[in-house]
Amino acid sequence: MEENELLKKRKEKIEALRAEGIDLYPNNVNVKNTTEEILSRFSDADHDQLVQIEERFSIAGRIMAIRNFGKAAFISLQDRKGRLQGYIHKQIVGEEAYQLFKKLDVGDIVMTEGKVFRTKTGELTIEADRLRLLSKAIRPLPEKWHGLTDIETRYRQRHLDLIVNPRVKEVFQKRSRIIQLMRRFMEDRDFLEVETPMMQPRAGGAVARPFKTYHHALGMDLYLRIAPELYLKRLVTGGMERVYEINRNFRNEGISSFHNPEFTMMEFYQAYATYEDLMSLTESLFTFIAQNLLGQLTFSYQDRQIDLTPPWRRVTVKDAIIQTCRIDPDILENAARAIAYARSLHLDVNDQEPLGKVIMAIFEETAEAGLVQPTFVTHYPVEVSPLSRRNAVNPSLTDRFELYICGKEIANAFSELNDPVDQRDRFLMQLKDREAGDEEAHGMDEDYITALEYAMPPTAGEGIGIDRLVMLLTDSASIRDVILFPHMRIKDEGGN
RNA sequence: GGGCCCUUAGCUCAGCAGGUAGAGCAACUGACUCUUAAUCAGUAGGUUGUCGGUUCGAUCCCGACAGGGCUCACCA
Repeated sequence: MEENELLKKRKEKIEALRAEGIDLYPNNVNVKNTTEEILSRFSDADHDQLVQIEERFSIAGRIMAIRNFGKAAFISLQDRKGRLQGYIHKQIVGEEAYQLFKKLDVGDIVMTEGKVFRTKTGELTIEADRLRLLSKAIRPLPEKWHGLTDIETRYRQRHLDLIVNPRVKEVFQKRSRIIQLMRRFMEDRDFLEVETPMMQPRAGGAVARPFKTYHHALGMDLYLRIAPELYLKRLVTGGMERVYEINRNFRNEGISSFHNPEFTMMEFYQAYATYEDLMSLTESLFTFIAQNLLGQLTFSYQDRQIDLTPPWRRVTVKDAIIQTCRIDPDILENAARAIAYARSLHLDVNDQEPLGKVIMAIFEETAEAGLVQPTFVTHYPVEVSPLSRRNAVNPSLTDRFELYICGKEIANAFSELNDPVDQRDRFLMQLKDREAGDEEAHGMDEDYITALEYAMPPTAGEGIGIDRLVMLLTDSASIRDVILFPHMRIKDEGGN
């Protein structure tokens, strides 16, 4: 990176401090308090009450602002909990510390110790009788008023974004809380958290293009997983009747405001349950999270009011289309008529397209965007559900649902196909799709079928897109706002 | 990958029928003992994303490239 005047001056300043024998990066720090502790403890105390308090406090954090008056100054100190004002007075902190203070910059990390008081304007303030430099900043922070708004810099230098934009930290605190609540919910229902391979010899369990890598010692190709599904179901077969995994999936697809190449899913399996049981479980899980996170079941997402109060609407794929398009239901029962209708919507479908795929294309084009309030869409066609159990009444459909909120798919669940013979047929169907040019069709997985041949209990499983759920609950417009380090192209010329 | 748009000082932004750039904050010097976007006086800071073209002359017009945003496609 080029040396601009700003950096040059700052480095000179730092060398001067070093020359004075000041340790710019000490590590023996004993911080007793946080800004939040002090602020909440004395929120109601007035000036006279604070004068009585002899106790000294210590906080450490980053200097976010300095307001200097010659012999005294105010600093704004930011720690992980928030900000507290510090008062640095020459006579109180001492000559030596005050000389050091005059050489500090916004962005430096310091520790202050002292009593608390209230200023004339009523702000709770720590009156430093000690001040230590803990870490010296060489680069200046972005501007204090407008902050850092350049989206590219915010994602590429997330540390800066976090320092300057408090809302960003709140989003990631909420994300952590949501995942914590999920774990508690699953634990309460006796689910066991497990970890299954991220690198797999076959990328199965979903329909997507995988990332490929190579293992030198084994001399074999490996794929980053697109889903943990087949491994988790092996565990259910093994007697782990309730398992869940919260981890990353990798899909080599386009990037958008709702898609990141690596994204986080909670996937779970419950033996002796059906997809209908999972609908109730999902309602309970989401209301549990919302209640604990927001204190209520309603929230607004990008100016739309969402209400999570159960029961949520349940509608079949076909009914969702029929209600949206007001068409003759028979159109969706006949491949030729369905294809003709799809083409009238300007959808690109070929003459050999199976009915189920045509129906899904129509659904996605017409009904999906209108599913704003939480909705379970059920009865997906068997052609697009290679791992789902067939519906007992109509075997061309599956016992499957996807959860939609704000027109986006948030979860996907089904009663699992545990008949190894049918599973083999489904894989063979997928292989035909692959031969027909569908690169994302599911591959044959003999090991998985062998596992099923040992008998997997009747089971239902579900995957929940955690990034998208966090987006909803934090009102974030882009998935990049809920992923700390979203994927970006590398920039050739170093630095910013 | 396609379409549209964006890239000017550390940050946030101006600018110009084409005549090589301004402000605020940050920085630097000085003043100041209750400020909170502190204030006041002064100083300095730019290969206008990169490369090429047109032109006497390009930050501005044209092209390519790079990075980013929105969007469509693929997908969750």
